[in-house]
Amino acid sequence: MSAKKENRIRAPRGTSDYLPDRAASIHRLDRLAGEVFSNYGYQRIITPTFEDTALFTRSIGEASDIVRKEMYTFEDRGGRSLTLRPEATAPVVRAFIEHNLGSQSLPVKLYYFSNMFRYERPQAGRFREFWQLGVEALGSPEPSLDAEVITLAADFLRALDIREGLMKIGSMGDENCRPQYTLILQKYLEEKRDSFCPDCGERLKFNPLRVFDCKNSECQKALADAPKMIDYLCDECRDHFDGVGRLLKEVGIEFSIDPMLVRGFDYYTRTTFEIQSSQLGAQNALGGGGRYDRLVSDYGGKPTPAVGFALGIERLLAALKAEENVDLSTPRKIDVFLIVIDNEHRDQAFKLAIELRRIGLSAEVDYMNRSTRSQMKLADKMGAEYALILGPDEMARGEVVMRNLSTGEERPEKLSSVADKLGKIKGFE
RNA sequence: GUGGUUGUAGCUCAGUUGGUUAGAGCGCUGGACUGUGGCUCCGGAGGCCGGGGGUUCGAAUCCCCUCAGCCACCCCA
Repeated sequence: MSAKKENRIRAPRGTSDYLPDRAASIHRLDRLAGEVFSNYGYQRIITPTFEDTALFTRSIGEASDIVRKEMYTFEDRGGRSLTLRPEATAPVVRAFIEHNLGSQSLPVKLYYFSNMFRYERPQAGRFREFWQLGVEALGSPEPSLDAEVITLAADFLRALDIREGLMKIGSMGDENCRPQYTLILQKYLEEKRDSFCPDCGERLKFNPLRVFDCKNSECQKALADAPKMIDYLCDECRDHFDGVGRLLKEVGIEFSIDPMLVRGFDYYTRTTFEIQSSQLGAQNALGGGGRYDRLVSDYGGKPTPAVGFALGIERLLAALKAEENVDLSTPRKIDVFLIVIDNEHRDQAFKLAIELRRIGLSAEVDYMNRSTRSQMKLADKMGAEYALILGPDEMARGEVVMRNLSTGEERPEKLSSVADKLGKIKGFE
């Protein structure tokens, strides 16, 4: 019967089955997000699971690891190169342009809750298929929009009762100040090259900002005196950055300015932020995001400044579990369990169960020909509030026994009206 | 892609220096209680010891390969 283990097909590496408990937790996160986000005026958007490969190669950056080696890219039967989405900002921007959403009143505020795919070596908090919850607000360059998005992220964590999240904020500058700064940084790094690890030697050639991300303690030491983007912002970027910080203070968001904060995607401009948790392990970012004022126009849309973020669902769940503040699990509870004593009443039990379900009650029956005793045990295990016992004597009189399983009280009820009666007790009609 | 570490029942894990029919707890299931749950007690099912190859009279145990989990690098949510 059971297939030999060697032939058994398993879930692909880095993916997992989310069994009922975990699936329910994810569903609850999804619903809670819907509530919090809609208070902030964000509407849900669902984009395709796969996109034209070029969409990602252009936005994320040709040099990034995601594009170079982590994309699930395939050719379909029509010869198109497609890629399972590794992130959602590019698809949302694509949809924004494709459907001309910029013609609506701005900003357009969208959120998503969807699965992403990256071909990476699995690790704590890192999987090949994973879920992200995120928002994109398109159409305004105002610092208040940055502050809103950051506050939304913080408020959502607060709603979850995640307390260990540290909000870090930085700025990448814009096309006026970043290129100059990059040269200055590069020069500094070249001069101190000997103080850095070989990896950083590579980084400083094509992506010098990445050096700030290095975990090598020698590198970190050498970086202490390095020039920081924050100190080289042009006046406009400086004002913008200060504005974001000021607004966050106004609404009581705790944050720290991190001059070393670097984010992975090429498209970021000005504000970047990341929420880190001490509960997580090496992959410690619960989420992150930033402003991307150039992305829409880079794709051929009307110049549209925008800002967004994404949270990692599996990481939120891991943090919740580690903090033990909130229990997302929902123990199974049903309203009624129908107990059949004589097999000839099975059909009536089936009909009654359907009737109860149709008026809004959760009802269960035994499908395994269990003894009365075992059915009672099952009813108890399922957390049933009532048991309806279809005994032959009562059935002969057109009655069933209704037993309250928490008090043990029981009394006969008319078979024809017991569903209505239970419906009323439970507040249905 | 690189490195470390671990694979024994659905789950968590024991398994002595290689030695007969591979164990426990939980879970599942049946019964003690012939029509009534939670507690307790007794029974049962469920494993080619991740897979393949090798050493040996004999391998869950030793060796090699491979796959997978976990952790870290890299990178990122």
